[in-house]
Amino acid sequence: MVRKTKEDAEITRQRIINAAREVFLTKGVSRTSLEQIATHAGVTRGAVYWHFENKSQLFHAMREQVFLPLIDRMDGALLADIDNVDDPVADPLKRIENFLAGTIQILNDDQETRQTYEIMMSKCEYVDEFATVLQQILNNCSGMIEKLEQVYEKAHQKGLINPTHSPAQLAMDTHLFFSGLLHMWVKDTDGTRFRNQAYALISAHVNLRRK
Amino acid sequence: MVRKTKEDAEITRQRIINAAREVFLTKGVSRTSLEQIATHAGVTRGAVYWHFENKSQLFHAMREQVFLPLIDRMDGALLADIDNVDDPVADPLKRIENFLAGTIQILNDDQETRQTYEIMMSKCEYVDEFATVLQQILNNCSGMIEKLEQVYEKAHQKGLINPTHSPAQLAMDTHLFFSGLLHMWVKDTDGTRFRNQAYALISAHVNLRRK
DNA sequence: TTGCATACATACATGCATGAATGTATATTA
DNA sequence: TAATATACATTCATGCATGTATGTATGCAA
Repeated sequence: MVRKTKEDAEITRQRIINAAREVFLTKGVSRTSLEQIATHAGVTRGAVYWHFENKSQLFHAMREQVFLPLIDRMDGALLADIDNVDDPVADPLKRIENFLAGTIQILNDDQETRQTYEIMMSKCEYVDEFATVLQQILNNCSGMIEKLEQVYEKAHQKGLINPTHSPAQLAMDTHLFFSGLLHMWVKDTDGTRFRNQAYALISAHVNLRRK
Repeated sequence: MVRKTKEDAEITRQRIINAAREVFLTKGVSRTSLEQIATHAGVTRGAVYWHFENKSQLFHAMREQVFLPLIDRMDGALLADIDNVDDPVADPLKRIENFLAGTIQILNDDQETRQTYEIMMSKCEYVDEFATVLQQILNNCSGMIEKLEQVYEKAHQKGLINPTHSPAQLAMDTHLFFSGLLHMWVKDTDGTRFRNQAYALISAHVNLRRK
């Protein structure tokens, strides 16, 4: 087996990413050798080094494949058509609830997303070449908080929430709630503590804000 | 330098734990060699292997030193004297707020606790010998949720909160909020996003529950 | 004060993991 | 169809990290 077409090479690249994800998940990122990834992908280390500079570049590729779509989705789910009078989701609070529940739904349905989250939350050490990821995560959080704040502002204008609480505080509270939920959801691999009641928790959290 | 008294040996042991914590923090647990820890502690690997079986046992010792006192504190802060009529903290909601704020205070004041949290949250991979820690964390969470629920039950009895929300749901929501806050607080090393407003967030979160 | 246990330091053998260098066969392109 | 770039496989040199084994000097107990 030797030189392939561009399409074949792309398939190989994807197989390597998939293999990396699975080995990362079971052995942890730093205990995973490129040899193990290569073997699991049915290639040799030569192929891995052809497609990726080193393990950290491979990690970043794996991560972006899952996170870029998720970040894109956030904008649409939270802000799209929010100022439109024909807004299909007229209730801003319902919009937030749908966004949070939808994210959990994705984790439920998509194994790649679920595995990648688990790797990033408990099978990776954010030092040296991986330290930048922490900053990206923080920036992403800031973006989510801002968008939540805009939606809460809408809810405020519509008189749906108690005016004693500022949209900024509600946004932070929701973000922290969801951040905690994601961490616990991912850690709760047998699903008996958090995964089984995630939707109810989201609903309760949002409804706690209603007047 | 050779054989010491028992007291000297205990000091050495503690120095090794302290050295481990600092090297773990900067290099990550798996990239830290026992040689690096030993050097940083001013001893050789021989001393490390004398006091600890291997790196994971050293890690567990470091972790327990910080977490056992914190878990102990939780009982006192949340439940002690809660059924006492002369309860010094008559307001259950205030008790929860004090407990959460107190934990943040400890992170603020105690470098060892802060560093250990940071290691556990973003400089450690929970696989193989470290996987058991995840279960311990989950169990600890369950304990905290139960205790929060008892306090919310008290608040419910005293008519302080909206009866449409169950103590169990409020407890979960608070736990997820605080779990998220801890994660963000620890990651926000420059303190511009979460650390600077942690107390205000806690206060807002708790007061959101008041009737 | 003899003997054993303790608290380390030193030395050694082994086993990966990495990165680069090189080999090779085939697409692709001119 | 010849030349070159591509997509890998193979090989090699090097460098830790680990665990264990052994050395050693001293505290302590009988």
